Amino acid sequence: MSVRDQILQATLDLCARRGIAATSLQDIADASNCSKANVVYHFSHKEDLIDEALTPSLVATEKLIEAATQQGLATDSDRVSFAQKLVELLVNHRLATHIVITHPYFVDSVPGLKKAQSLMERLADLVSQYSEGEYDRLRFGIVISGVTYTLVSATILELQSVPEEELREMLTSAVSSMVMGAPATTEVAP
Amino acid sequence: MSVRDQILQATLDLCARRGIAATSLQDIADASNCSKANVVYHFSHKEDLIDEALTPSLVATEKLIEAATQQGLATDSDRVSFAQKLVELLVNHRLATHIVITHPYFVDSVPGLKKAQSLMERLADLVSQYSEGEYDRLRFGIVISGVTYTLVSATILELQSVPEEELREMLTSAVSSMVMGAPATTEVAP
DNA sequence: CAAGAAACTGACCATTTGGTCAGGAATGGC
DNA sequence: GCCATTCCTGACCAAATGGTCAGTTTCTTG
Repeated sequence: MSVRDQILQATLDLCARRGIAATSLQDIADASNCSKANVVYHFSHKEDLIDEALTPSLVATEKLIEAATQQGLATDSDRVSFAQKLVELLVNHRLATHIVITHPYFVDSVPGLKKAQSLMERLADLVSQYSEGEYDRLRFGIVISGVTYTLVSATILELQSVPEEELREMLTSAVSSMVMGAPATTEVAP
Repeated sequence: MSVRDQILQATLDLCARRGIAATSLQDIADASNCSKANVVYHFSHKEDLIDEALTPSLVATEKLIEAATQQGLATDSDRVSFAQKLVELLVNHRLATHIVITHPYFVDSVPGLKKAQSLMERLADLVSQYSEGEYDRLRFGIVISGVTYTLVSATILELQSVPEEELREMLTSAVSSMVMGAPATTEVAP
């Protein structure tokens, strides 16, 4: 792995764990076995560095939206397929997604963060368009952020009690049942 | 409201929005209409300030755990009651909970953060004890962090499309169906 | 091999950070 | 009135931050 890629990886890892503000260029440099000046050489500003680190996740999210838009979410099999792709996205880009969701404070200085937020909105729109209004949109928001957090905390806290493949299956099942097959107007007796 | 309380409130608000590291004593002082030195006068260290700001939420969480431990979660009505109390806790202490969940990096310097994390674990234990192992524990984690994030982002982004009371009901319903009435959970251990 | 380009570094800089300190206003009990 | 305690402040400090720069090493290619 090139030094450049090491820097990008360290950025994702550290920023997801501690947040953007708590991660200094020096921290990133140390984790990449190079000097701070070299980090600045490759990415002239901290914001540029973070922006580039987030890019792959944004591209993948755009792809998912495009696919889901074309295919629709009308049938059960469409929905299951969507849930699988969504979990895959979250698994593959868990660190980036975590940054986007829980550390949005730098939205004004990091363009990628702004774009990521609008993509998440489009995703939510897509789902709620095929479901029953505000309640399902709410459920979607809960599940997306919840799944992401769960994935990342499992990674960060190294809770490997469940093997990755099984985790993926459990998440797919959870997302399917929570988001898609939601009993839309479940009444709860007080 | 006393200056002291204003400082505590500003701390919760700013730290939930931006994270602990991105919130400076100067920011807190500005939001509290006093000098930075005065913030340090009331709470001699930044960690002490955050610790004290988190305390009410920890007390409430302990109460919930105690009540749920005594009452159990065997019957449907127990569970609905638990879900309601849980949502109430998250609604009332949304900022503190959000800090605990998404900005855990300062766990070593802020004792309250450490305690909060162990409380969350006890909550998850409690729920999974009455349900079927890892899968339900996973669902619980997803829902807790997801609900918290949703609540806070609604507050922070000022998405007041849904009135607070209705939001509370929707959340209670969502938590009930997602955590308790999970499809995978067919049997209930007493 | 030579020469230019790319990768990399330590020394340095302005700004901001958490925190100290000496002292100035309020406040309340006598 | 007085005085002690509490509340509050501006000026200041060492450390860390993002970033610059001049110069060195390493790679590439004719």
